[in-house]
Amino acid sequence: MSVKPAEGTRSRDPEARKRKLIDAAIVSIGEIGYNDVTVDTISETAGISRGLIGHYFKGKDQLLLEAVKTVAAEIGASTRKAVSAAGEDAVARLYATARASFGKPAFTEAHACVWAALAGNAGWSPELTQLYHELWTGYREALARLFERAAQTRGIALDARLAALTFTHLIEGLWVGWVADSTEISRQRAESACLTYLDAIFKQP
Amino acid sequence: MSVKPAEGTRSRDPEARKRKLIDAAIVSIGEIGYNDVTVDTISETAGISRGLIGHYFKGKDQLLLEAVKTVAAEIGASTRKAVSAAGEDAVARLYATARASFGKPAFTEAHACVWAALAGNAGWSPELTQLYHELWTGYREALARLFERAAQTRGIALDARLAALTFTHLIEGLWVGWVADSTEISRQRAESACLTYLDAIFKQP
Amino acid sequence: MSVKPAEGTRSRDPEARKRKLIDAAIVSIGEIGYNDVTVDTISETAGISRGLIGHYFKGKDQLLLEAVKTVAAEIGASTRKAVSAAGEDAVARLYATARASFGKPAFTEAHACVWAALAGNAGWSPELTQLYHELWTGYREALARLFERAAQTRGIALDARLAALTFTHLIEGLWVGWVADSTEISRQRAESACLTYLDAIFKQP
Amino acid sequence: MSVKPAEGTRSRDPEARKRKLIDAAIVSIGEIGYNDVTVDTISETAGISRGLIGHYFKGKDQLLLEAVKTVAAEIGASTRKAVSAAGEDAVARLYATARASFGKPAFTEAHACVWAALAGNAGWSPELTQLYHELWTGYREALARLFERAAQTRGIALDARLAALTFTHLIEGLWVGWVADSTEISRQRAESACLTYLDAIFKQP
DNA sequence: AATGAATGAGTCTTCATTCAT
DNA sequence: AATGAATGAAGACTCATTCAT
Repeated sequence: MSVKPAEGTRSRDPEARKRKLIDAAIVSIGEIGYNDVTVDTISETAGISRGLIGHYFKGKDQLLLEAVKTVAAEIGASTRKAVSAAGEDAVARLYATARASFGKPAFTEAHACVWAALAGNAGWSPELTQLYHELWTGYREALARLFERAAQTRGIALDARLAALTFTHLIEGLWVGWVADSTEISRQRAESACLTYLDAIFKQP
Repeated sequence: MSVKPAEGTRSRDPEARKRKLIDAAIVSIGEIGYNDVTVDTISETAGISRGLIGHYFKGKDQLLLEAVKTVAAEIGASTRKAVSAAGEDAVARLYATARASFGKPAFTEAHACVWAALAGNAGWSPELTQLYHELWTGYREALARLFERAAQTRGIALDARLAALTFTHLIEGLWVGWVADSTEISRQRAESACLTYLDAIFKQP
Repeated sequence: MSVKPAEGTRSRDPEARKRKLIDAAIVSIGEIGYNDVTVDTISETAGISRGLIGHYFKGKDQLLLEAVKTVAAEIGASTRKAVSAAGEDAVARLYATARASFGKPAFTEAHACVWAALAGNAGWSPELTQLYHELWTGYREALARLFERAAQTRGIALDARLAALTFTHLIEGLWVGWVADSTEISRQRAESACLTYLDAIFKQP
Repeated sequence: MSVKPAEGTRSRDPEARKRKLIDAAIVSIGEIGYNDVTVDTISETAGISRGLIGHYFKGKDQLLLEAVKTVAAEIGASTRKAVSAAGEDAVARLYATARASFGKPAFTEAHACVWAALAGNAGWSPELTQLYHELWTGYREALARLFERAAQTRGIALDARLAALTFTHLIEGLWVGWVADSTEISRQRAESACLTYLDAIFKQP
């Protein structure tokens, strides 16, 4: 009772506490699904009492939204990092994006699950719709610029915006498919699918 | 009270009544989402009393499953029809598939919504997982054969199974994206995205 | 299990069921107070399951409102009846009103409790405020007309509307006082207080 | 941080802090009602942290009780003051009582609200019942003595205790009515009602 | 066969109180 | 002494299912 490091610590760090709840929400979404998550599940997973959720968030819905936002931010950050590491060549950057979209360890199963949950529920929730829209829109525009540059570099005729749309939803379809049925799609296969799409465009003789 | 010939609802045909409930379920899923559908919503939409659902189905879950199966069957049927009409050429068939996947009137918004609901929930429901698996697996194999034949015809080197996987999940990603945020993706754009994917593979100079 | 008359009857009469819930609400308000009543209390008192309250009423609040309305209607009815029986003389009718306001069996303790609950909560609930206003307004106007006629009959100068206001709130004050502290105020004393008020006005030598 | 002379809130005077909490409770009762007051409401209104309520009072209930007592004491004090100023004549003192019962500035709306809250809840709370009883009893006895003397002075036959009971509950009924529906009863009308009651008794020709 | 009344389990939220700092 | 984070009990509501008619 004296040397106990955590447990009962009544962490004085509100941000750490919030983060713990968000992490628990992410894990819970991955394990039992966005729609079956309960505040009890989350609080038990977090090792935090039920009532504290109301302390830090407006309610269960807001917590879940924060969880999704957090996941999206992490996906974005890890992808950007990988893209930066690929250098300046636009095609190289696109390949790096494809690899990062399914690459360990930055991109976890939990990430895919939460995204699938977002995609699968956005159609019926204004908040999720907006979030989904904002997230993809920014990403898509960045990709469109990459495709544009890549096409110019390689001297290929290309509708860059359409290519970006195709690319993003191919990624999304693979994420969703992976979450829905992991026997058919693996991290490896998904990456291959994405890469062959780029191959089809850029590896023309 | 006894000679009433046809009150419309008082259908004596159990199958017609089941179908009415299934249709109501499909509509309800499209309108308020798979997870927010209630038996009351469905029975009101169908104009059938709440309690009757228990007579025809084991419960709400089974009704929803039937609804998803029905939608999948309709999608499959309309797609097959379009493909048959495209003649024998494998490439033509693939293009027909792409067009049918987003083509009116066979492919309705309700269809996309239900599929998005299936994809977005399959990860956390054994029944949906299995259904999802069966549906895609058969479809994917047929597409793989088409890609195989198409590659041979055109003299292209191609991992047919990977192409089929890519193709199906591009379609799925576009469906899901369309349902999640219809401001960005339209029927037209989705179709274009799909077609340009095929273009990238087959329209090489 | 076969001759049981009620209990498990699953009464097919919705109105009777609603009334049973309203009665239970009235009793519960009397016993544990308007603000401490729970849906469990009411449903247990009524011998009806918790969930049925949502079936018949929009929620707990509406049920309580209905209970208050019912009590008000009963008070009004029994008072009107007593007044009618007093004949045509306005003064006699006023005395009858005073007596009816505290007279058994029409006017029960539960009635007083519910009214006290209404009066004590109306200030902070729009719904109760409006109900309270409507109830007293009609009653006060009728009394004002009586005071008017009585003053004319007896040749007394009187602000009839002020007298009606005084009279109604004297009654209310006595009800509230009786509910709040029954050791000091009895049905008998309350009636006497009301009657001496009328005496002071009309029994002038 | 140490020499800060008077930050306003950082009052080192426990009594001042208790008083601040009590005042906040009074205000809160007036604004949102006795039963809807929360410790958060009070502490925010007082500008004092939530947890401190437990330091100064046994709990929320005791704080509310103190608030009611404080209000009662203030009402008593201001009334006694007004009565004293009315001289020795018993009738004059009664009229002064009536006026003081609705007179600015001593008698505020918050006072009426708290009293209405007391009256409307006393029936279901032993603590409030007792407080209510003690408060009215002493007051009623003083009034009874006044009525007694007034009757003797004016040579009127009068049940002084009954008159006092009538008087007190007329006042209470007007308070409660004012709080419950201020559109019908104003300070002015309430006072008039009280005064005409005294008129009816004492202004006999 | 068909209805909708009835049930009760499950969930979110509110809130008074406690307690580590 | 003072704070506000943390807890958990309690209550209202929703809803799938059951069942008497």
